[in-house]
Amino acid sequence: MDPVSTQHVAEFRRFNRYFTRRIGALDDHYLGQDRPLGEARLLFEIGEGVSLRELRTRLALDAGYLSRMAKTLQTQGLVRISVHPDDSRLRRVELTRAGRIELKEQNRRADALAAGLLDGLTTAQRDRLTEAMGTAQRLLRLAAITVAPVDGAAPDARACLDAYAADIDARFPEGFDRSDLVRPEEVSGEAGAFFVAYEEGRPVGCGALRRLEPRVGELRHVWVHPDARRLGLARRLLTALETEAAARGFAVLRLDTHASLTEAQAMYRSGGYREIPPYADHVYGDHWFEKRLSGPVS
Amino acid sequence: MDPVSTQHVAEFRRFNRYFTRRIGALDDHYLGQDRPLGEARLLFEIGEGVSLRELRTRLALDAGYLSRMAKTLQTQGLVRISVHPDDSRLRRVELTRAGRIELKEQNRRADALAAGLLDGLTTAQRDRLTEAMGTAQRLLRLAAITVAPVDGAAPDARACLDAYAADIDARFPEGFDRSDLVRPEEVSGEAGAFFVAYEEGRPVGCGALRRLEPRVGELRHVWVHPDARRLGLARRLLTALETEAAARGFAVLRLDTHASLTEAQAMYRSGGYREIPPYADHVYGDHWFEKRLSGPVS
DNA sequence: CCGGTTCTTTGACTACAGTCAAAGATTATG
DNA sequence: CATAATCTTTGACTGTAGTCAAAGAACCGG
Repeated sequence: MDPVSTQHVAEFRRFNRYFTRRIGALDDHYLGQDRPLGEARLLFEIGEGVSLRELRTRLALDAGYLSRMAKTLQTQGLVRISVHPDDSRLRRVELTRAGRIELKEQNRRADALAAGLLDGLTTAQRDRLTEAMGTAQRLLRLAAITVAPVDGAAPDARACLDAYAADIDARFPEGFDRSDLVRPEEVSGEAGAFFVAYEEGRPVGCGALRRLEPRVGELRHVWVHPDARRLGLARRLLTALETEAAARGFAVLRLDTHASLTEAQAMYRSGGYREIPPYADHVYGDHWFEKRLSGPVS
Repeated sequence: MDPVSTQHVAEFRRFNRYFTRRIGALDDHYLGQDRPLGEARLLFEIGEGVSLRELRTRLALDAGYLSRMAKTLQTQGLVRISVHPDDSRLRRVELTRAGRIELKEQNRRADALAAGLLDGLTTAQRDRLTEAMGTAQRLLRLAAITVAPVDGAAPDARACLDAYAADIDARFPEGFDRSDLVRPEEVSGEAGAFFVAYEEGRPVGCGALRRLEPRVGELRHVWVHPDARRLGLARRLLTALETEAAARGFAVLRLDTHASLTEAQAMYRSGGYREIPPYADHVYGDHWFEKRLSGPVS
């Protein structure tokens, strides 16, 4: 990766300062005007019932601290705390009717605040602002995502493949049979590799590389979680897989894809892959691609 | 102004949440790792010597709170506090050598943090992010600026005209004579109007409207502070002036401008003004424009 | 069913952020 | 030149955020 230029850093920090101090601070102040900010945030995060444990990990809070805040909300009649049905060690916390009303009021105020800020702009300017914010957020999310090799049998790898299979199954008219998935040993150790993309600790994408013939590798199951699409993550996964393939001495990479996945095909084409005749008879592929690698990078 | 659509509000809040929690929080945590966040911020704001009073108003801090923080920084040897030369009630605070070193280190760390965040992106993506952030910041600043009518003799109005005169004087080869400025009574009450644009309480632009003939008004001294340019503020001022003119029953607006101000001319043209022969012999104008208003808005 | 682990609660803290009011020093103003 | 206004300092607070450790209850694996 290229070193980050000082211009980019300066611009980033300028925006960061401006936004955090001016808008973010305002927001926090607004949110926390009736009750402590921590409690207000908690109210936000309790959707329709979560365990304290999940809140604790999601918000990275101290167990004692969280316990007390939850109790405060309970005595205020905003949440109901009960023993979790599946595991009596856990506590399940959910909004009461009063809590839902309170949350709605909080949202209304936050909306009004946002609307007040946007009020001075014309519709065209609001459109531009929305687009710029969307672009910035997508790129910031992408920047925060890491791609790491994991063992093909690792839980994260299996979780991704499960999600992939379910996704494809729902999308293809003919459905998807899990027997077509790579087996762990095909993508572990000498045989191949498996990459998982993580956003804030959660797997949001994957890609597999396996040996097809000597010096010929195959890419499989390049997949991105629906929440993480349109960020440019697939391309990042592709780059990681190609770098790995080059390091392993593969001269050629092949892959197959399905006619219905038009974005995927466009990505492969723009990534230097060209369509070739079928090289194998996977059940679900109907387009085949190949790319010649330029050799391992020293 | 149009009502703000729920899409715009939702998108704004989504970005706000993401950015404040993810990036802003990180930044604060980083900045405040050695000393309290308040003190770290203070160190940032003390450039080359300011008065406590200025810090107090700029950061909106309690006087006692600020006094104590400053003293803490002083005992740590980071700042020097002395009686202000002009006014012995005031305290002048400035960085010591150690303070400057500390600040530099703080900046280095913040830069490293930003660079770390941008590291996962390609140069093209960083460019796009920078541009999106710049656009968003400009629009947010514009949204936060208010335009208000003030008396032509008000201090803010005079301050703007002074800045305008100095600006023009530096830009025109022939200089600028202050006698060409409108007199307060020409733009007050029945005679005319004067608008000032405020960003966070500070005047950053102005524009004057005065009566030239019955039903014919003239726009003068439409000016934007250099720090607030390229935000679209001039257009906002123009709109405010035109609305005011229409309300006062003017059917035609005229103005003159200088050949060297090409952006200004482009703005007037795109705003519906067309070039006309000289209607008066102001010393400094050499292009004349006119716009026919559509009448007062009910 | 025993030992280790997980989850929550409680007690006991610490530090930071921020407010309010009184008082002293200095400057501006009628 | 007396009085009001301004600025800073100090004392005395409050509330929020957050940490750490101990202990009890429930679960899990062998």
